[in-house]
Amino acid sequence: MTTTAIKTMQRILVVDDESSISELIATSLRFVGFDVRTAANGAQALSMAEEFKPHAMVLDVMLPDLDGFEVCKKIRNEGVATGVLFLTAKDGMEDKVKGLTLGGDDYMTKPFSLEELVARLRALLRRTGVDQIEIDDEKMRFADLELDEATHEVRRAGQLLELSPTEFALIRYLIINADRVVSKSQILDHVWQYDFRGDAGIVETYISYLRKKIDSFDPPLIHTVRGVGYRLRMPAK
Amino acid sequence: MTTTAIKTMQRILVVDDESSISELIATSLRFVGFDVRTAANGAQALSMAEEFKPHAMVLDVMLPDLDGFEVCKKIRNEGVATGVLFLTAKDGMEDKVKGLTLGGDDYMTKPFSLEELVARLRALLRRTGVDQIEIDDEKMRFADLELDEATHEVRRAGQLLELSPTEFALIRYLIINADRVVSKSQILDHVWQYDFRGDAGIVETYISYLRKKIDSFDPPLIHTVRGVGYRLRMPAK
DNA sequence: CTCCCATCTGGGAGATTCCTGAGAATAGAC
DNA sequence: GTCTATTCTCAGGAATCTCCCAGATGGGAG
Repeated sequence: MTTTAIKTMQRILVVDDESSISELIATSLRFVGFDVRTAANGAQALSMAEEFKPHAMVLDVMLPDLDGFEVCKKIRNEGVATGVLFLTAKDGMEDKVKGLTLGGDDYMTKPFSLEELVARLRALLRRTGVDQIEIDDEKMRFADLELDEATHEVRRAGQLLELSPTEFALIRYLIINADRVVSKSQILDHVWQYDFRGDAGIVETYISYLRKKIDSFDPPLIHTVRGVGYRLRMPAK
Repeated sequence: MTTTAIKTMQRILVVDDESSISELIATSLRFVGFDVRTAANGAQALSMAEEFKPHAMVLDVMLPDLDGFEVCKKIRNEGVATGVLFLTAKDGMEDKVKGLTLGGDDYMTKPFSLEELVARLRALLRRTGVDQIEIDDEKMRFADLELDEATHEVRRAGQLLELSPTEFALIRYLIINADRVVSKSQILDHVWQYDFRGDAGIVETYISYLRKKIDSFDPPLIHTVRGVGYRLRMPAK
């Protein structure tokens, strides 16, 4: 509802006809500091883009009127320089998107995890050079644990570790929240795909996997806070 | 019943169709200094929100007319910027609430303890930036006793203590009411889940646990006021 | 001082939470 | 298609926590 955005804030336009999805995305992005607008179809997206001039868009390829590619093309033709993160259902469409996202653009298949979306969007803004503020050039660190967003590599004490995608997303989330306790449901909400219907017990399993891979080293970093959640912390405290 | 709120007071709208629950919550919140209104269904909530413009809402997801999400969406569409703490029964509904913690909103499953509710609500107000007065972010202190809400750490004289969830909630309640005498029933009402049917003697047991852990240090801080309750206080008095 | 009663605390049963291995289901690579 | 990596469910067992009980302790009234 704020029409006057702080000028360092980056503007994101979210376009999806399912309002539950666009609201979910919008809320998440607002929370991590973006200035967000939403549109429910191609026509709305076009008029909105003209006045809003977004730095990036999250764009469903399936829209009731135009398709996402059309929207993207028209907006760029009108001179709005914007990166695009396409959203696509998990059907044949994928290949088509692949071909069309040659530039700095990117795409994700639904359903996705919200953490992943934020990470991709940040990477996209960085690539398209619209990103003015970012400091952390794709690397995170906690103690002797290193995580590289660009290469998806994780090292502990310099040693390269092989992590599966979910394991990577989980340790990333823990590092982002280093030192704070995060509950299993928080983890589930952020790391897993938004339509995951299973039990929070899955988190325990993945914590166990992570411990086997990254915490077989000297000082364990992943700590259980019984009845509350998990916490990444240095022991020598 | 106060229609003229002090303007620094934060306004909370509590929505639940069980009046026993909403009254319980309302009373507690008023006691800790919020300006509270209640509503018993979605329609009431909507009209109330419009004129009351709450800073935050405590919202049951199961309402007789609309569901909590609908209510939330409509209220936000009307331009009321408000954080939401959802209440949900301990059944399947939990999944539907997913994704909310990203947006700054939060949820709790019934039954909960009132202390927990207040703590969550404060954290929520802090996150959503509506909080104007709050003290130093997530730390409480009394004498050489420190309690960190974010890391769930408790220290006495700098030394880390291992507390169980209930012990943590109890010492938090004592610190909040530092220097004041609180009765065993007050403690029971605030720290234990509201459906606890047991005896107040359990409080004695937990006070004993706490003493063993945090009061084995020099000046004991937890004092018994015989016939009345307990009190956290400095001895040099 | 003695008795009464509130409080303290150790013990222990039962419940809860967490960890982990095993294996089914699924996705992805070739 | 097969093969492999990954995701997810489930269940047993271990660790921890909650709660109750009952005997010990100690304060205050008389």
